[in-house]
Amino acid sequence: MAEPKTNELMEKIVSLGKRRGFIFQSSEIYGGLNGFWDYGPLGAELKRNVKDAWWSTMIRLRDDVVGLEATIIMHPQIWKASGHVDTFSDPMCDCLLTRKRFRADQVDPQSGNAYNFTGARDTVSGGEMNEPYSVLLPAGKPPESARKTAMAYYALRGVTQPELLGERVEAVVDSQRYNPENGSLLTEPRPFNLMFKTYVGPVADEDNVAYLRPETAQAIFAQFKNVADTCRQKVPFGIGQIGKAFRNEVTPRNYIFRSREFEQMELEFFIKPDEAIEVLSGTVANVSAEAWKGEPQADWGWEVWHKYWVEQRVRFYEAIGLPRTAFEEYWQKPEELAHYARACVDLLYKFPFGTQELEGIAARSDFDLTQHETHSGKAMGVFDEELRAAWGKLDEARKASLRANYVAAKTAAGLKKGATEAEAAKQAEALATIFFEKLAKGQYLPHVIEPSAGVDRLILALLCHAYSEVTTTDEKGKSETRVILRFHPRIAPIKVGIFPLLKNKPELVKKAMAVRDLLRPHMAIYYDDGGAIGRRYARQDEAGTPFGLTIDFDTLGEKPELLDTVTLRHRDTGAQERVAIADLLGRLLPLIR
RNA sequence: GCGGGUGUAGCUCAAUGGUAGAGCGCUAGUCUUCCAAACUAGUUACGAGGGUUCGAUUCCCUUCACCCGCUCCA
Repeated sequence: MAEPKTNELMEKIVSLGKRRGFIFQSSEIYGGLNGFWDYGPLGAELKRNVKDAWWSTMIRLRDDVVGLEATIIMHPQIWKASGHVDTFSDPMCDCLLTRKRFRADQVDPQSGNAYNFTGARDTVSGGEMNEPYSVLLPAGKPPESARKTAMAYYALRGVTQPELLGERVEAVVDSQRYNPENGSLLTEPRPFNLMFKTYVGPVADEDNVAYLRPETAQAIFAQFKNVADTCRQKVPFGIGQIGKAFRNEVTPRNYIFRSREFEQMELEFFIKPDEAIEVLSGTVANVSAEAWKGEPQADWGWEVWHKYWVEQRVRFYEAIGLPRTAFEEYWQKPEELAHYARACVDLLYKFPFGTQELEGIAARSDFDLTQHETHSGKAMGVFDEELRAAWGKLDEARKASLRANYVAAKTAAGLKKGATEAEAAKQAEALATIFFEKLAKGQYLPHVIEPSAGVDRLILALLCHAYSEVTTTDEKGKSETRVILRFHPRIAPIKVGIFPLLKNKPELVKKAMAVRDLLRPHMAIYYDDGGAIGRRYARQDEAGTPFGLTIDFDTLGEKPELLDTVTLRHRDTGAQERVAIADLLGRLLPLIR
């Protein structure tokens, strides 16, 4: 439930965002454009700092990750291979029972008796659920099976022992509203053309349709071989990218949280398949050993790597001022996982409007590289000399057991997708043959761990987290509320405000400008000589500037022992200290980097 | 996409069928020796389009944007 208070907070943040030039509505003078936002001067600095922090942490400070900057428009085949074209382009309905998705116009028309229910009562708790539901029963089938389906539907939504309410039977002819496989009602058809479409070249016809990328990840997969061949990295290694992505969301909402043009910071970290780890290391490290808290090891399989990256990402957020406690980790349940994922953790931030995803860290297996290998016809695998040698030394029993495990896993996956046991087993055997033939030669498709963060969401989280109000009451009993944005110095848009104590004393102004010129090449500064000093402090507090420097008469030598020192004021405490101008860079730089 | 609400200055709000005020902010000046001081001057608005009307910011319609709830978010 959105309490008025949280809504109020969001309104204050939106208002501050505009007032101080963090975030503006796109095209505001023309009435704005739903789902598009611009960053003003302070927002642009903040965003740049956040991206720089990510780029530095994830790429520059690591030996095992390299960068990429790919185009926004790519070959349309990429989106075929990734599955985006199919799932993103037509009106779709979902089965309310199995969540299976259908193209609305391709559902086989069904006729029979529709059993409509108005809801269900929980015979255990006594609670009632008033969601209508309907099941279509082909002529001649016993009504009991419709009720069974309906009970399953309500059970799925938390009614443990449902008693159906308001049953009403109605004849239906040629309806496309029901799942032909189980009779369950489908959701309303919804447009799924979530990709922005455009045309490459001057002629707008269907032969040159292209899409603005709905995620940055696919570019990394598509360029995987080029990067791997040129960057002198060996698996495990990662490719990181920051860039714009576009989704024609049905409902952009919550300020910049879900917008149609947004920016992602994504890492695709490529690792060896667990089978290769077993061949090379004899065993795959156990997650419960908590090794993932330390430095990467050669015997890490995908589960440890996955945990490792979750931990790394949390540490990143801590380093820019979002404490661990501000997050919830949500481990997606197996049935919630997207088709490509083996596991996925959402890092949720407690926004005023609800606890929502800031970053997803998915274990994508070798799904994407396999897809691109299939669709492009280009080999995406890598070759590992050590792996080939290690395989050669393996005894036959070990090889057989590796294969048996692989077949068992693939069979289980096949069954999950709805294949029959025989089909699944046959497919698994075929896959195993290909996989192990390659493995024996030291070849494999890397698997992937994908930490994928939304920049704009993060900006919003940082704004929410930094926002605070301080109310002071003066001697006259007049109270006043001031806003302070408590940004971590590393990401604060302006690092230091520089103020001559008085504006009408040329010596002070001159000295202040000298300090400004000293610091300016090294950090974002703001020089301000307008109004009283307190006002200038307050203005910088509201902008989130962590430090203020005041040049006063002591700086000029009024007290000789204080010559060439300035007041350093700390935003969060208001505390002041005296620092020599010569020491400023040495003091400030470590705090902002 | 559906339902409800809102839209007046940079921000927060007011008034009005006869074109609008305040507070804060912002700019300039005077002044000011460390936390939004004071004074003076200045600055800026009826989301857009159409209709009714002698006249619309006000009433009506459409549209756009934002907020809330549902929905959606592979």
